[in-house]
Amino acid sequence: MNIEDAIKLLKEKGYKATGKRKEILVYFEDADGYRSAKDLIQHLELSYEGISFDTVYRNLYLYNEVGILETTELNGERLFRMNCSRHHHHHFICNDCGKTKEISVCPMDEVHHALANYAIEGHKFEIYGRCPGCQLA
Amino acid sequence: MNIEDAIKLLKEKGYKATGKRKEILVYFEDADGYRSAKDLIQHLELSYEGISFDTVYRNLYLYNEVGILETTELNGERLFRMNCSRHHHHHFICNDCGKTKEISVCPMDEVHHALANYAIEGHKFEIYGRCPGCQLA
DNA sequence: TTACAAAACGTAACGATTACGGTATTATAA
DNA sequence: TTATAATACCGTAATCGTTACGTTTTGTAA
Repeated sequence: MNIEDAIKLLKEKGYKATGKRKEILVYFEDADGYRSAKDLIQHLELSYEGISFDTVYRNLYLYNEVGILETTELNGERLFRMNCSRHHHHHFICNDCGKTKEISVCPMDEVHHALANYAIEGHKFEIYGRCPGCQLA
Repeated sequence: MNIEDAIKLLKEKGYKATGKRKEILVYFEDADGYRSAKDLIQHLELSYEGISFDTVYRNLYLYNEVGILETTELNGERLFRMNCSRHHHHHFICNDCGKTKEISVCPMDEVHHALANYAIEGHKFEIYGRCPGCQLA
């Protein structure tokens, strides 16, 4: 998902593309990994002093709803990143910088037969550690 | 992990086996799945009216430290269950009742070569849905 | 049984998130 | 371009789960 597509998607669904909303897209495009609501607020404060929690959380939730962002939960915090869902995949997540790397392996194929009478509604597979860049520091 | 082993483990490590601590073990033995701190507090209130958050959270944390309980995070809440770590495994978790089923599949073998220069510190693989019992209701 | 370290109490503080009523901004079409 | 209605935003308070604190109580081993 790039910024242009995201804005197009917003307008298609009848949402307005405001300055703040565009800035949020720029932030996540540059981030290239998971970021928290707090991270985003700190960034937006630079351009929009006194920005409201309501605005930030509402837009994060909206972006997740329409598929612009994807989300995970880590250490009691919800994290967000640009959605890159052309195909199903999972992520390595760097514990230091939040950057992610796509993993194409998905174990669900092997799992289905082990859960014959179970209704599967979702799954989560994530790998945590340090990316090459953060190991140098 | 059963109650006897847990109490033995506690004493080995120099911790006291108090009435509340034993009751917590009984609760998780019966639960047979993930439970939240709030669930546990509600249960303990029956026998110990006015029990402190501090007591509950401290003991959950302690039990996790010494390996009596294992833990995961779901919908902004930390969940706990009896540790059954004879061998490495993952879980199906029922969205209704919290009960778990062991899954022996672990995708990490296939992942290592895809993350050659990454320092892997942990991973999470969970499947969510409804167990056979909860599909009937 | 006594001493003392550990555990628990009661409660306040915390961080992340959600909620609200009022105001401002935006997209669209006349 | 302006009017209008829908949407977005503000400022702030409330909520939820969790953590922290000083004091009191309890379990255990000498």
